This record gives sequence, structure tokens and C-alpha cells, in this order.
Amino acid sequence: MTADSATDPKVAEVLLPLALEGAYSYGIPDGMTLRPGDFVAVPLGPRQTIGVVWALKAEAGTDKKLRDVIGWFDMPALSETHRKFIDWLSAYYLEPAGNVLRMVLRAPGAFEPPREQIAYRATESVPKRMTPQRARVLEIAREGFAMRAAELAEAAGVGTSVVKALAKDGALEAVALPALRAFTEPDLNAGGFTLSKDQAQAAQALRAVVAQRQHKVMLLDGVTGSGKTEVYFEAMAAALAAGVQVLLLLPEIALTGPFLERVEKRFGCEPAQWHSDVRPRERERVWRGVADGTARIVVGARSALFLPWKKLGLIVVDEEHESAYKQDEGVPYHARDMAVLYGALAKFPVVLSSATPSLETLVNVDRGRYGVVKLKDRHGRPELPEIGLIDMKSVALEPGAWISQPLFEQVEATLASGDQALLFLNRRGYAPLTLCRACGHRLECPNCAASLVEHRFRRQLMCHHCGHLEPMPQACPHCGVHGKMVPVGPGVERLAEEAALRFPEARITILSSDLSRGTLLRDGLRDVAEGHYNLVIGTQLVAKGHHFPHLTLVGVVDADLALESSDPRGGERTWALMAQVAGRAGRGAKPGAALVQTYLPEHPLMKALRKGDRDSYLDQEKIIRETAGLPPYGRLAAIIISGTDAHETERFARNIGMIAPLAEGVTVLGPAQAPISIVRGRHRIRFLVKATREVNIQGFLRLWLKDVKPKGSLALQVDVDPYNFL
DNA sequence: AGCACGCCGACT
DNA sequence: GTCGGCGTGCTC
Repeated sequence: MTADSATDPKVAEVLLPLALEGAYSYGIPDGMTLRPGDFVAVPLGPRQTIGVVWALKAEAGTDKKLRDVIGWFDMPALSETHRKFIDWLSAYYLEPAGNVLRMVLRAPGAFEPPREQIAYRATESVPKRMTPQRARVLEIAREGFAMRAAELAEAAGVGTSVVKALAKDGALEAVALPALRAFTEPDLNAGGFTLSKDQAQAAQALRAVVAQRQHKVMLLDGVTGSGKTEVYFEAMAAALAAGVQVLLLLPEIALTGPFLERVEKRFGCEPAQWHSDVRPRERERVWRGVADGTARIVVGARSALFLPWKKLGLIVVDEEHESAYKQDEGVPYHARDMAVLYGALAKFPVVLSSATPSLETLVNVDRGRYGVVKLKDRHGRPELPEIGLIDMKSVALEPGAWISQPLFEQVEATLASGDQALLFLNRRGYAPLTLCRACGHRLECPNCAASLVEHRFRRQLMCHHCGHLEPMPQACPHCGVHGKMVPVGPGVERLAEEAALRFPEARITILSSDLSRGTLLRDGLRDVAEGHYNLVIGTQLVAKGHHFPHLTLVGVVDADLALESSDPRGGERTWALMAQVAGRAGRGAKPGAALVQTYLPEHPLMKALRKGDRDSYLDQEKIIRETAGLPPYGRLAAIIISGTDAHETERFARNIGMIAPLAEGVTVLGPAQAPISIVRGRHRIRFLVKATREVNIQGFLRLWLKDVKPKGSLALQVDVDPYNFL
């Protein structure tokens, strides 16, 4: 088959999904032909691992006898672009390439031969004999989908014999799991929406960019309700018509059933989904479909970028400003930025869509690097509903009350007129802080330097950083005095309590991520949309793309939360959140209004918000960032040093600080305690590295940290372009 | 990530 | 006297 076996490569450089900088070399056995990108099985110590051929070499570089590649997987090779993408990402974030590859290989089952699967599910009949083991198996079988015997047994903590016996008894029935379903081709004419003139123009502009089949980033900038979704659907249709695959990235929280239905309606096929809730079997199907190119449309959360794309030709990043695109655990990458990188490497366009674009993106538009398409509101309304500020310094509030008189009156008037009102507070639980009035002790998480938050519905105290739960104590754990524990500050639960007192006639509901998720949440949102409730108390969650047609008043209880934080993006976050939540008002036939309670009415952001003047806010924000040398005018990286022992961690951090190289255009701030100084029992110390745009900040970091080796419990994490200041 | 090697406590 | 805890280090 091969023409000249003398020049055949003898060595494969194989990247393994481990925290290793480079690829490992393996011998290629006679008769095996490999290409770069091929998935292979290789020996690693006593075991076997799946890796990807990164390069081929004629001869081994060393005399050392190499171990041979064990086998080759009969599936499409990882494209050259995808491999470049992994290398780039690895270099940009200073993360071992193997760790990045691991994100590509996270698809259990994709490397196993297709297998006929028998699964079991519960029947109506009851087994003749019942044992505790059998009861546990049945309990699990009744609540879930059909599961394989081994899975079912494991979940119940029993042997498979119990499952088999129950099947024989008739309490479980065997069903064949369907073989991997094929993906259907999209029908581009399936469900054309009627586009407004504005939308049609915007769609035409995006289609033109897609037709160029070159790298170009386009910002689709339009307020909530302007119909951005239908517009980028047209860009997707154009790319699909050209025969490529399309990825629609969403923040995980926005991946809802109704949204997927819209995609399905437009393209006449069920899109492939990729997010944390997708079950293993479906993950396998999507992974294979993406690899062989049959999955044409993928709607996914950030990790969908790493699917083994055969011929990706367009990425749409919806809600591009969302900080949820930044992954903070494992490899800390920003999916929006990496989508742009992928587009640059593979030479295809990327569409960024948002009602409140990030400053980074807007500055890229200013600099002429990105194109922009603007959409106006369909109903010709101004960008935001009328926003009124309530100066909280000038209103008197009862202790334990947060609804000011002006807000109270507006809510009352709204409810009286038969409309809905929303009170927005971005704080879960009952109270963010609990103090002992006898000794002043504050209830703190045992593992984190953070207050415990009372969740009164669940009758528990909760740490919002590590998930620690404990019952609400009757007596102060410090001084032992009974009945002196007092909640301080409001959460949505406490706000709802106040609302119930002050609006006794109102039909109140709380929408908060910790109180309802999944079906319950969907029902809750639907009930609100249908008007079963007329006063909604909600957190962040209500700000995200839900349509409440009867809502005409939004009251923001505390607009200053993010502004007061140390996060340099606090302003940006506040603006996006205010715009989104205010935008909930008046989506239906009636115009809406928003009232914002703030202690900082003179803040430029608040003034701009009142005037609905995004440009003046942006000009302010740009000046602040530029003066401070912060992104997008400068580069930023964080180094987090953590360890279980405070002194040891501090010493280690100091030593690292001492060896920081001097470089022009680079400022190292720190070491200082990280904003949350202890998380999950680990003490955290942070350096911030600020550099001008011309500086290669990765090079600086590599030079600095090349000989640093954390020992024991110590750990060092580099976060290039940090987003969430923890 | 696994999996081994390696050095200190409670058990047949 | 061993079994086993998981800290450290290596895998082409």
C-alpha cells in the first residue's frame, strides 16, 4: 500500500490527555499507517491510554527503545486546525497541552466499539420478596431513565445479581437501548420567520460576511426584544448552506427547552446539544456526530468548542458579555475569546451577539478589528424603559425593610392597575449575614473566609463558596447565649417576607436558582408569564431572557452590589444587569418602567442609566480602564497561590514575589490576600500582573515561573485575563 | 489522571 | 508482627 517503506515514519509523537507539556514518542508497528490527528491507544506505564498523534518522525530522537502504539481508532482524525487550536490555547493560558486535549477527549464511550445495550426499567409489578437491596434498586429505577444493569447496581450500591433477580421476578423489564440515532440534515427553509426591515438588513449584512468564508468577527448589537436570535439564525442558515458545521454558544443557563425549540423550528431538525446535563450516551452520539460531520448544528455551552469538529465554519456567541463564558476551574479559558481564536485559525467568521456588549468587544469595534450590525427595538422604543433612581440616602427605612416609599407606591399602583411588578435583588437566601447580638460573633463558613447565608425555607445556613451546609443554631456558637442571633441585610427570601407584609393582596412568588431548578423552575417561569402571580421577587435568574408579557414595573432593590466590589468589571456587570432586568419591563403591549434604589445616585453609571445613555456610560468606563491600564487597554493576569497552611502559603508566595523579573511595561501587584482569602480550607494569596498591550505577558509569566515547583499542599494557578475576581 | 513506591498507626 | 493510610513521583 505504501510506496516506499524506507521513508515511512517510524515514530509517532502522541499527545496524551494528561498534565504533560509535550507529546510522548512511540514506535509505529509494521503495517500500521498513521497520520497526524489520528486517535490511538498507547501504553503508559502499566496501563493503556488514548492519545492523539501530534506529529510523525522518521526516526527516534533517542537510542532509548520506544514502546509501540497499540492500536488505531477507526474514526476521523482531529483536524489540523483543532490541533493548532489546542496548541495556541495551551500557550496562551500557560496550560499543559495535554490538559487541553483532555477537554476534547471527554466523551465516555466514544472510543468503545458500538454495543447493543440492554437496560432495565421499573415495571408496575412488585417483586415477590422485598429486601433492602431490592428496594434501593427499585427506588432508583423508578425515578430515572432505563439504566444498564451495572449502572443500576452501582447507583444502588448492590451487586448486579439483585438487578438480574428483579428482572426475573418481573419488577424490572429489559429494554434495548436504541442504537445511536443519526442526525437529521437541517432544512434551511423549514421555518422562515418574517423578519422586520431592520432584521432583514442585519441578516443580509451577516450573510454577506458568511459568504466571504474568511475570518471576520461581527458584533450583533441590539436591545432585548430587537430580535437578534432570528438574525443570527440567518447567518447560521447561510453557513449551513455552504456545507459547514455551525456552533451556537450560549451561557449554560440560557440552554433551555424553549430556546432549543426555536432552533428546531427554524432549521427543521433537532440540534445537537452539548452541556453538563447531557447524558453519557447522548454525549457519545454528539461527539461522534461532530467528528464525522453529520451533526451540522450544535447548540452548546462553552465546552462545545472542544468537540472534535470536522468542518466547523461559523460560531455564534450569544450573550457574548456573559461572564459565564469564563471557565474558572481546570483550564481557565474564556470561551468567547477562544471562539474568536478558532475562527482566526480556521478562517471562518464569528458572530458575537449581545444587548450589552462587553467593553472588550466594543473597543475592538472602535479599533476596526470587528464589524458591527445594530438592531433597533422592534416597537421603536428607546433602548431601555424609563429608569428612575431612588436616592436611598434621602429616604427613611424601617430597620429590616428595604422597599422605599417611592418604590412601594409604584408597586402598589402597578398591582392596582392589574399589571405585574418585579422586585429584583441579586442575593439568594434570607440574609447574607447573621450576627450574635450578645457578643457580635458573625456566623462564618468553617472552610472559607465568608459569611454563612441563612436559607430560611430550607432552615439551613449555607456557604455560597463551597456549598457547606449546617443547621441554624439556636444559641451563639461563640458565647452560647440563646435567641440573640439576628439576620443582617436582605436576601430574596427576606424581601419576599417584607413584600408579603406590605402588599398583603399581592400574589407573590420567588424565582431564585436555589429554590427551583429544572421542571419546577420552568413551571415557575410559565406561571409568571401566564399571570398567576402579580409580584415576582427574583435574583439574577429573572434577568435572563424570559418573557413576562404582563410585567410593567421593575424595582431594583440594591443596584450597588457589584459596583462596590473590588472587581474592575463591576461597572460593566452592573450596567449589563440593570439593562437586562429593566428590559424585563414592558415587553408586551404596554410600556414599562424601572425604579432603581441606589446609595450612589451621583455615580456616572447611575446618571447614565437614568438617561438610558449607554454611550456616555461607555465613555466613562473606557476612561477609567484606560487610565488604570486595565483590559482592553492593557493586559492582566492573576497568579493565585493556595495551600492548607496559612504561614507556609504566605512564605511560598513571598519567595515567588522575590524572584519576579523586572520588565518594561509590566507591573506586579502583590503578594496580597485574594479577595476571598480562604476557600474550601485553602488559604489564597494573589499576584496581579498588569502589562501594556505590547508586552508578551505569557512570556513574562513563563520566565518568572519556570523554576517554581509547588510542593505538598501548595498550588499555583495562573489565570490569564481573569474575569471573576475571587 | 492512574498507579506504584514508600514510610507511620491499629489490628488479626 | 502485618494491613493500609494517602503523600510523592513517574509514565515515551
